[in-house]
Amino acid sequence: MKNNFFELPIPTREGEFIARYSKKGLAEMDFPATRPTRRVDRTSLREVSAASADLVSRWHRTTEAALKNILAGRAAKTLPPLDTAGTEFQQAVWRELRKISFGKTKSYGEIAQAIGKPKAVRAVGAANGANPVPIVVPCHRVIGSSGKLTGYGGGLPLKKRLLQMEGVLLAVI
DNA sequence: CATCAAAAACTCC
DNA sequence: GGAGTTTTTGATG
Repeated sequence: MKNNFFELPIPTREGEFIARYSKKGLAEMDFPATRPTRRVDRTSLREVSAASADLVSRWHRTTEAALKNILAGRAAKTLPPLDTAGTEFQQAVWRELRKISFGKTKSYGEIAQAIGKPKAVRAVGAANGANPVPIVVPCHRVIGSSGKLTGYGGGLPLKKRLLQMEGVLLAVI
């Protein structure tokens, strides 16, 4: 660990997730073997001092617990502090995502409306895809306007499973 | 300028 | 009506 994020693996039933922490909190998380197109240079890449090591491991415990809870089909009790880097618009979208309570879904349109830009649905979709912390920030609970699944960075099958585990009944696909 | 994990309007059967 | 296609729309790289 030098001048990059702390990078810690989280083994789960779905595979090994990779969590990355900045000195301010959880910054990114990757699916087991998905797109390597993640960029870390958008966040402040300051060196995480060794002093914060146990802080990070504390976050990591929280993250791991949260992730496993969700994968087990249960609500995450607590989340680690997040340090998701993004534009104002993206932050707004992600903040909105986290308001979606467990087991519920929202459409892209609803989110666009919630952040005061009812017509920015398309952009909301893009912001979802740009979400650096999938699952913890429940981008999988966002679906099309008529209950249909749309896309998912981690693959549609996973999205479907996640939702079913949360007890969401999906429209026939 | 082209793209994107949308949505509504607009075709044509 | 319903299925497919086109058009609009906003942020992003």
